[in-house]
Amino acid sequence: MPLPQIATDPASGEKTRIYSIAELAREFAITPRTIRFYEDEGLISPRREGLARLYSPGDRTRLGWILRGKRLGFSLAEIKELLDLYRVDRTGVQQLRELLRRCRVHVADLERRRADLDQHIVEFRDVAGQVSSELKRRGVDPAASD
Amino acid sequence: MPLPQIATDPASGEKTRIYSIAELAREFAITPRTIRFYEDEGLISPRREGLARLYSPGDRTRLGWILRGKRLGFSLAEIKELLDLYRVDRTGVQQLRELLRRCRVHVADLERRRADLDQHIVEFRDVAGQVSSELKRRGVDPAASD
DNA sequence: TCTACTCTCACGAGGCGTAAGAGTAA
DNA sequence: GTTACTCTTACGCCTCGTGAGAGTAG
Repeated sequence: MPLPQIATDPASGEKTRIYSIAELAREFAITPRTIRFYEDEGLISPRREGLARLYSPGDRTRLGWILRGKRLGFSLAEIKELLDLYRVDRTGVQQLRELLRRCRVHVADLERRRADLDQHIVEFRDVAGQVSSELKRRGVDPAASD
Repeated sequence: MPLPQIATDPASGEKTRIYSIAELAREFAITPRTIRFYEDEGLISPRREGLARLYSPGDRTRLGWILRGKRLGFSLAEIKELLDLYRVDRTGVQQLRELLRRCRVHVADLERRRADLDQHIVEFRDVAGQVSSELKRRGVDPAASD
C-alpha cells in the first residue's frame, strides 16, 4: 500500500478517506494520465503531499461528474464552466442573477438534448420492433440472445 | 438563382425538390466545408451533376440526422455505423438477428445516456431553485430577465 | 533495487477551418 | 465582366488524449 487510505484533515482534524490517482483511475476505468490531464486543464485540483496527489471524497465525486459530462458530449471547457457554477460567488444580487441566468440557459440546452435523445430512442426502438416482427414472422424467436 | 430548386428525377421521372450545398449549410447553420467533410467520411453521398452536388430531400433528412447524432455526442464514425443500421441487408435471418442485437445494444446505451442526462437536469434545476429562493428572500424577482 | 509515483516532451486521431486557385452560370 | 456560386487540394489548429523517457520517494 503506497498510500494510507485514511488521513486526518489538517484543517478540520477529522478523518477522511483519501484516494490515490491510481485508485481513482481503476475505479473510473481511465488512466492516471487522463486524470492529470484534467488537472492541467483546471478541472480538478487534489491536495498534494510532496509530489503525490491526494484525492478527497469530494474530488472523487467531482471526477465522476466530469466523466458524466463527457458522456453527455460536453467539452472539457464546458464542463469546467458548469462545475464553476457550483462554487461561484453568491454574495451579491448581481452574481445571483447571473448564476440563475446561466443555469436556466443550461437547463434549456439539456432539455433540448433530451428531446433529441428521446426521438433517437424512439427511432431505434422502432427499427428493433420491425426487425423483431420480421423474425417472428419467419418463426424465429427474437428474444434469443445468440 | 444558381441552381434550379426543382429537378426531374432521371430514374422515376418525378419532380423532386433539390438542394444546393450552400442552401443546406444555411439551413443547418454549418459550412459547406463541413458537409463535404461528411461526404469524405462516407456519411452522405449526394447525386452529382458534373462536379456540382445535388441534395435530395432524403439527403437533407440524413444530414439533419447526422447533426442530431453529433449533438448527442456521437463521433462521426459511430453515426456512420448507426445510419448503416437503417439500410443493412435484411434478407437473411442471421442478418436480422445481428441487426436486432445491435439495435438493442444501442438502445441500452441511449437509455444510460438518458439517465445521465436526467440526473444532470435535476441537479441544475436544483441549483436554479436555490438561487431563485435566495433572490426572493432578498426581495428580488427571480423571473426578471435582466 | 523495485515499485509507484512524478514530470515534460511529443505525437496522434477526430473534426473541422481556411486559404489557394480555378471553373461556371446569370 | 462582375457576382455568386461551385469545385479540389492541402496545410493548420484545437481538443483530448496516449506514449516515451527520465527523475524521485520509500
